[in-house]
Amino acid sequence: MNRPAPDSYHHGNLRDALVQAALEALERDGPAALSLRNLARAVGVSPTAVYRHFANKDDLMATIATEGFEGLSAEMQRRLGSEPDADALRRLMILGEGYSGYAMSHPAHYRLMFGRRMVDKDDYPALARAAAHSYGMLEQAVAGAVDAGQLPDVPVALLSTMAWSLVHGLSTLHNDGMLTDKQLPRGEALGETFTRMLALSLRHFAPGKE
Amino acid sequence: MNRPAPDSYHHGNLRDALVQAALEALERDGPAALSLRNLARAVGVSPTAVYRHFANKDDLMATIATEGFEGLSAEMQRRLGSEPDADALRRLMILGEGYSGYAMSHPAHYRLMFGRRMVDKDDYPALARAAAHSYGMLEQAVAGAVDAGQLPDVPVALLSTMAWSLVHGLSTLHNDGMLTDKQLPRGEALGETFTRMLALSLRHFAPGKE
DNA sequence: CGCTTTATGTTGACAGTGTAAACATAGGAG
DNA sequence: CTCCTATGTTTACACTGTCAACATAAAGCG
Repeated sequence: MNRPAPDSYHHGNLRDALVQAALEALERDGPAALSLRNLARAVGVSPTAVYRHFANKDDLMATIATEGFEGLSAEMQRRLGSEPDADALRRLMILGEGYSGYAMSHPAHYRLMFGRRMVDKDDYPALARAAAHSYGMLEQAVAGAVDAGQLPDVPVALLSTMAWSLVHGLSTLHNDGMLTDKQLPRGEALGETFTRMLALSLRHFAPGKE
Repeated sequence: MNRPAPDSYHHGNLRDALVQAALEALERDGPAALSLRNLARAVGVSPTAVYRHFANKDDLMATIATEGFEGLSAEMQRRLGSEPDADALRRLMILGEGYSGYAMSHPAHYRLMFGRRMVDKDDYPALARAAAHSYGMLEQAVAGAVDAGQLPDVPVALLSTMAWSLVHGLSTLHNDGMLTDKQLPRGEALGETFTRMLALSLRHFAPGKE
């Protein structure tokens, strides 16, 4: 499969070609280049051919977003694999670094993953699954650290949400140019710094009655 | 000033009317209703009249975004004023609650404030100022808590960024529907919970060499 | 007062967008 | 070989942001 199919009436695998063209256009020319007509032109097909493979533009964008979450999960998994002897807390830090590293390396894609059109994810179960999987990796690492006694015994969902909010907020603020140099101590290694802050602070966290 | 000017050729104060119409349309019909033509129609003026008061659509959006940051700062200030005897750490928590409370009460507006078009804020100094002011309130509260010995003596810019990332990430994740009920323990009071977590954890934070 | 300049709105147009309806083509099933 | 069905195309529509040229009213100035 995946033949180029040079000039035939039927493209062969338009769907994949469109997705890949979209990803390339996103990296190269930014989100403004993500118009159906532009993508169709890039693939060499008429504008409305897209509708044979996607219900509408949102559907295509959801596919792109899904691929983004899968890439995010893959990047985190990759980093975990490169340090197999890490203990539970270290694994959480690795995930935080991987998360923010991916998000900051693909700002346009990451923005799209949380775009306005994706809010109602009920329409795109694959997207919801991919997003849940990424979050699940964080949650699992948090749970592992709790089990290992490296994090306080607090509801895992709450701890995970805190961790997620931290890396997500940091990534988006960075991508939006809201952070000055003073707030970005070591450039690329910012994620590491922040994750360490999170881990260290969480380690001493105690759920006060008051 | 500010006369209605019912049917005269000149509107009177089109600029303010457009901004207010945009804010109402945003609350009522969501961001899709924010087209120049739609706003012009709502105000009862021809589409291109907008260009006598705004360079282009981004310019108008930047004004809306600026107003958003001003509202955000005002809300935080309001809550601070309602509890004048709060100590430094409590003040930080109040700000966190106010921030996330405002962001979650105005999801479309808050999204616009960090929208794609606003990334290059150099073109909109008023927007940059308003955003910096909101962040400044957080930073000042963090600095106060550090001075009072309620937070560890760590670079204020870093602590503030952590606090900002937390409330920003939490707000956007919530607004994007990424948080389930398990992660939203007390609905509206979520900001409080989270801010307490931040404060408690920060209180025990220690910057490790390691 | 009358005239002119300037600020403000309007008309008309253009390129670009997402999308629907009707039609065309080709590859596979019977 | 024939028909069906998946896949693309053509045409069209409503909508968008924006520009150039024109119209109007208000303000400034003699």
